[in-house]
Amino acid sequence: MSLSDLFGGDPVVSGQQVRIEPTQQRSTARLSGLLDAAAVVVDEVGFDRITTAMVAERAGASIGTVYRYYPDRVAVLQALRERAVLRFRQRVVEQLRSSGPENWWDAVDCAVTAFVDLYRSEPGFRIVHFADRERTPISGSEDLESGYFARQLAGVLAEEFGLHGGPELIFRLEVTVEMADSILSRAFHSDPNGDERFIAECRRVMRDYLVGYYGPVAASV
Amino acid sequence: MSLSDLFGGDPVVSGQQVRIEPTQQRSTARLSGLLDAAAVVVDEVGFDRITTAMVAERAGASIGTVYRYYPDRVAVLQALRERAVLRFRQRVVEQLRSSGPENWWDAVDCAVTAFVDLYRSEPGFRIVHFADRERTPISGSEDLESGYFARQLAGVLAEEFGLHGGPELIFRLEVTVEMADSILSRAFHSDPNGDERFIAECRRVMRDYLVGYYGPVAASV
DNA sequence: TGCTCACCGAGCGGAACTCGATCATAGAAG
DNA sequence: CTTCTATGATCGAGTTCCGCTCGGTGAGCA
Repeated sequence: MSLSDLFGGDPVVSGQQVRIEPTQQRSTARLSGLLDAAAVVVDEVGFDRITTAMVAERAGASIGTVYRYYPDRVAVLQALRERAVLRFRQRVVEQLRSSGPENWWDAVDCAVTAFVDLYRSEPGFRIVHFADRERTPISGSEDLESGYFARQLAGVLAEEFGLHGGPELIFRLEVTVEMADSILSRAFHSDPNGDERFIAECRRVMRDYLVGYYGPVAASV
Repeated sequence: MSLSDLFGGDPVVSGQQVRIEPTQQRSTARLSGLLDAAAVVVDEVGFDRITTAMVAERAGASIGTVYRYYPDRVAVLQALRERAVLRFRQRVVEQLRSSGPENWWDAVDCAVTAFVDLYRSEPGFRIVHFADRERTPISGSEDLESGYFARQLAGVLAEEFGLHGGPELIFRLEVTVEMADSILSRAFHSDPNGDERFIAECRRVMRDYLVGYYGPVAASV
């Protein structure tokens, strides 16, 4: 099981999201263009105020085009979120590859770095929190929930760094993900560049929490 | 500075929220009735699907009455959230009074208990997370942010249990609040009664985090 | 030269929100 | 204790705006 298998993956999610899978080239550009526009608009006016007309206009498309690809307004937001989550996972893989972690903490740290980087650079990235809390009965695919990422990460930590896997590890990673998500969000709440104090504290909290269960970082290589 | 001064307080928040402060008796009943209705409807259909017409009908009021008090749809949700936060603070005070904490951890634990209890019993309480993440430019009052509660709690812990106060304590409590909020929300994500495993882990995380800075619980009495 | 995919945007239905008419209440006046 | 009345409170039809549809038009592929 390689890293790319774990995190990269294909956009499995699109199954329920997009009405019509684009066949021609220009349409795929439209599709991403719509999401780009949505990302910018979300940053400007927020979740509640965003309208499909705004997205269409910003993307240089007509309102009908939006609905050709997405069944409704929230589907656009969900697709944007899916793309953000996907990019996050891809970024984690890049980060792992480029930094070459020597122990499990380095690997976890890569995820934090990826998250912070994307929060800073990717428009609309804060959407990753949207609909987290919302009750989503038919949420289509399940690889958007924090549990999915926790499971994937558990696989890496167990196989690559010898952490004892199983449901315990998954559970603790899910707790870790929730903590990190909230503290990092807080870091960006008022500071668009991310309050370093919260970011640093987030790393510390995660590390201490996991060390409590899996021992010092050095010993687990 | 008494506990009730710290947490009880008056609904300072209403200043920007309500269009017209009710003067007659029946109107205050209407106001809370509207929020009661909104709470139930939120639990039933979620944030996105809730309509002002639903709230009005459930409250036995006309649509015009809703807009007499609230400028728009989201204002109703915000007001509901304000009330939930207020009730949480009041519940914390009750909890502190009835349980008589002997050390700082007992006091913190009271807050967790209050939160969990309300999540279980109070309709629409999960709204406390709504608009947390949302950019709220003119969010009216600031005693809804986690920082406010952290400051209040810091006051109690410093004065009552001798913890060293100041910005450090406030910062750590804010981190603690964010962590607890996210983990507890996760506990109620799929289990309406709250997954005890996450709740217990939340307590452990908070305790370990604070103990790391302020020493063992017993020693700090 | 068709044939299908992609796109457009006027139009429809419904939800958010307004506003003048109507009812209820508090408190003054007798 | 009863009017009386000013004003708060309520109502709900109507207006505006937004989510979404659908038939018609243009662009790419064979």
